[in-house]
Amino acid sequence: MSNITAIAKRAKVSRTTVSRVLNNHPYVNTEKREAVLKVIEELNYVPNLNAINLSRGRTNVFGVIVPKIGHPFFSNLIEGIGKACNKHNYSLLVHQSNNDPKTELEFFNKLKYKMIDGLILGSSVSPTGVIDELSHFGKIVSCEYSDSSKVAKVFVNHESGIKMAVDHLKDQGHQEIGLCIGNPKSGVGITRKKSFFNLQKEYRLSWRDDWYFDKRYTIEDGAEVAKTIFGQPSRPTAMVVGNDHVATGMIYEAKKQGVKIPEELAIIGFDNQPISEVVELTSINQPIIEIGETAANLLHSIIQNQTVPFINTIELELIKRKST
Amino acid sequence: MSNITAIAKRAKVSRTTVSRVLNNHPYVNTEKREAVLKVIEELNYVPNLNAINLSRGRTNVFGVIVPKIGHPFFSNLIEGIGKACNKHNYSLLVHQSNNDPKTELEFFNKLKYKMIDGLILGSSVSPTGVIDELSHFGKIVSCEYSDSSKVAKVFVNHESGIKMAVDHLKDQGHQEIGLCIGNPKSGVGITRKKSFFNLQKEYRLSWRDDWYFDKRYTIEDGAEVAKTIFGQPSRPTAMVVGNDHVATGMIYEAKKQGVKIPEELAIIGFDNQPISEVVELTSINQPIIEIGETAANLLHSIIQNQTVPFINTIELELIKRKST
DNA sequence: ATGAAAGCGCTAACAG
DNA sequence: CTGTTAGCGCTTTCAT
Repeated sequence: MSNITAIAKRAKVSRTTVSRVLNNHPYVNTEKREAVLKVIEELNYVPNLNAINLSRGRTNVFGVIVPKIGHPFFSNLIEGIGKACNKHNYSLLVHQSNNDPKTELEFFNKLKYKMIDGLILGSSVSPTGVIDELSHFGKIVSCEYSDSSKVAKVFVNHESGIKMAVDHLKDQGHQEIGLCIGNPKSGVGITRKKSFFNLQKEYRLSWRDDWYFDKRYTIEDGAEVAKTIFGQPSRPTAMVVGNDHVATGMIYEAKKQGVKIPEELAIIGFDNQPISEVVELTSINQPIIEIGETAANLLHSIIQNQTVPFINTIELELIKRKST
Repeated sequence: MSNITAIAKRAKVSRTTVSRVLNNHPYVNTEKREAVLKVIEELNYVPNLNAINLSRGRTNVFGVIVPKIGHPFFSNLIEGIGKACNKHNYSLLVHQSNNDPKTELEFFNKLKYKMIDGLILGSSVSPTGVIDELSHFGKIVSCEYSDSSKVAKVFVNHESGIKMAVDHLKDQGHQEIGLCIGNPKSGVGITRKKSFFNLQKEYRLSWRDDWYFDKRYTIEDGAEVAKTIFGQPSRPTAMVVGNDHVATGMIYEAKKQGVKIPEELAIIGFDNQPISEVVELTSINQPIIEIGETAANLLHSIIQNQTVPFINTIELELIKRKST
């Protein structure tokens, strides 16, 4: 395990010079540079990043925290972040929290303890106070809405997503539109719910309380929702569904029962997952990879002290298929 | 930015003692311990992991390299790895290579340069020689077959997967079975192809060259394959398809053309992706998360110098649905 | 139980 | 262009 000192001795130069060669500094005599390079070769020298990091006071590593890596949203987000990290020569430390605050705090320490230069919140369950305090230790970018004024943000405009969906259905003549979402207490859930009901009032759409469903996440959940709807005396003519899998389940149940889509029930999903293509589901696409890339680029810029927009929204797009 | 020296001074003890308190060593007088803890509190002390890593000569970080994080296989693999890392108090550095050898080498340096204590190869395109040489710098676990004898391995038995599929179809009375795979030159592709044709001979099944397809990856590819098959004068009664998406495309094309599944064509896919549930596709499930967990646990054990099996295979399972 | 001292391996301000 | 010197912050013998 040769180090810079051994190189210096053998090449008969100072450690500084070796360091300069290593870091491609200018102002090094060609002869010395070559002598150093030769010794480096001979001794199979490899640098020690921990020493470099300690000395420089930074690591060129970003961290990202998500509830679950295997979730399509988050894996695509991380893919985007990773792409941007590669571009900027940063490494990426990934942590999954399972939405457990304790596990989150542990990871936050990586920022405090200087193991990462910046942090991206894929999704966090920690209170604003915790995030605010953490921001003293390094730059933070959030990929979801956050009350903290200390973190930069990149997220999709969920309000506009709902509007896009409702407008599309309204344009097709629907007046009786139901809503089905996932976790009603998450940031996204709250926003979607609020936006939906605001629009519903604004457009003076019909409404019945049994047109609303939440905590639905899976294909099976969707099938069950559809069953419930079809069993009701008065059903909506269209449904806005916060998740393509749930929407898919609904389509399948409809087919099973011979209910025609979209004639008897129009369905619009969210996220434009691969599955939506298969079942020809109209869906609101979030360019997730782009969000990740933007987040990492933003973090990088902030760390370089560049002036950049602190809050960034990414626009959604409607992918029209046969379910509407 | 207070450090251990400041703590020591203020608490009127040596830096050693502070270090002992920090690391929960025994043999520290209770009074001194409390004095130190008090000062730590007062000064808002936070440890510096780079210094610790440098001093200890390790980082408690594992690295994993994959071609693309967003790919369902790899995101689930990483989820499993992350789960095990959390358990062992390791962090996880994730790198995506896009199957580019140069990018891979860059990441491999993280092991050489002591930034990570061990490396998991989700998938690698580097030649055996490179991996062998890299193994001098740290422990490596591969999640795919590898010629290198220096790396521990955890992977699914693709041979048994094909056997499972063919046996299932044979049990259902099929004698005319076609094959459709992805990249025929990848490790998985080679193995699947070989296993299939071995079995086909062993079981004396019928065969026609136009029952074979490769380089098919998407739903559209599947639809096209189905079209080709249905246009043939003599078609197989069953197809083994290396990918659920492709199989799904086939099912859709069949439905479109009114070809009955499984009566006129039985189809069996691989990976048991969410989509297979929707289209009721029989599929061979790989417990991917488990592979990831096993890989990380293995790496951890190896680093602890525990004696563990060097090559581990994970068993597949057949998920029977209506397409067979 | 405690502390002095010697690292870990590299960077960077400064002087020349 | 080059070297001296002083860190970066923590761990770990070793002696007491």
